[in-house]
Amino acid sequence: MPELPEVETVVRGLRRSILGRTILSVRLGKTDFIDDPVALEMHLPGRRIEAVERFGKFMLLRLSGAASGDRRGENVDAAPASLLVHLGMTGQLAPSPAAQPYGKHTHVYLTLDDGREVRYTDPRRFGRMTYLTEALLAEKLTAFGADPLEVGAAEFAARIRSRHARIKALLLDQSVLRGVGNIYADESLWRAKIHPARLGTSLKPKEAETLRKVLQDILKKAIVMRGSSISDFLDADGEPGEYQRRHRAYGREGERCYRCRTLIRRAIVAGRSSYFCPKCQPAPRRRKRSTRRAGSARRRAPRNA
DNA sequence: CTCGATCCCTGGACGC
DNA sequence: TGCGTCCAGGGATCGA
Repeated sequence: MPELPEVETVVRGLRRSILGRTILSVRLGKTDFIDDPVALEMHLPGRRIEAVERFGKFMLLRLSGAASGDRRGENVDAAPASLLVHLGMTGQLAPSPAAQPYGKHTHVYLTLDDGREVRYTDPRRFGRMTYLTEALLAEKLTAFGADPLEVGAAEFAARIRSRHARIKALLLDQSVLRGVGNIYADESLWRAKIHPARLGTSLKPKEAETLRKVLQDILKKAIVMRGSSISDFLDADGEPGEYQRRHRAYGREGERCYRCRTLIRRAIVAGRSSYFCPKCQPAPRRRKRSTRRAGSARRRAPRNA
């Protein structure tokens, strides 16, 4: 499942292999994961891939303005634009020789000027593909939070400690931090010894800072190891990552904690499977709502008016 | 604001 | 061998 390190790995591979190439033509299979399939067919041909970037879990192919040879007069395509790609759970984006047989779940083919095809393959089609002009792209990107690799101590603390949601939910929330998914959320919470159900507001400044540091360290190491391949993640060269060997919590239910030998547990937190050590990551006191009865409820000053 | 539920989708694991 | 069932999971969306 591609999270920040996996997407970064793919982006680096694509940068090496398709940067500077021009897209000659587009062919589509199933299109239910593409926001506007016609826009891809209409606007991609003739454009050069000027840059490949990562934004959170998104990949961004920055495209040149349309080819200048267009003599139809009204060149609405002149401005640069981007192809925004999210790999979802099972998406793969990689160049391959045009002669290579098609996979069953390959749904986008971009023919390049060197004869290869960039292919998008995604069995579950949880991915997303969108063609966007600069203005629309900029607008779309404002919805996302800080880059976990870049975020400083003050901003991280502010984003986390002000929130009443569970820390696990906050780490997964792309408008808080962009790029963290289930694996790296659990791994960083394990390393920081923080229970996933703790509330953001309950984290001590020191805990928040520890979390930020271990998160960054884990993400960096995972990138070096080309990400985690759990089921079917492959990078742009078709290679699996190696970081799954370093997982300390994720996927380890019933196995022993590397620190204290306690059995790792799994629980649903924020709607997601969450793996943690019940000893190293002590559970917060249960949030109570109904326990507090009569006496205390009555003397708050009226809130409004 | 935060929560849970629901939907999207298919492959893989598991039970019989 | 071949069913059926359940689950995984990011994100959008909706109602509580």
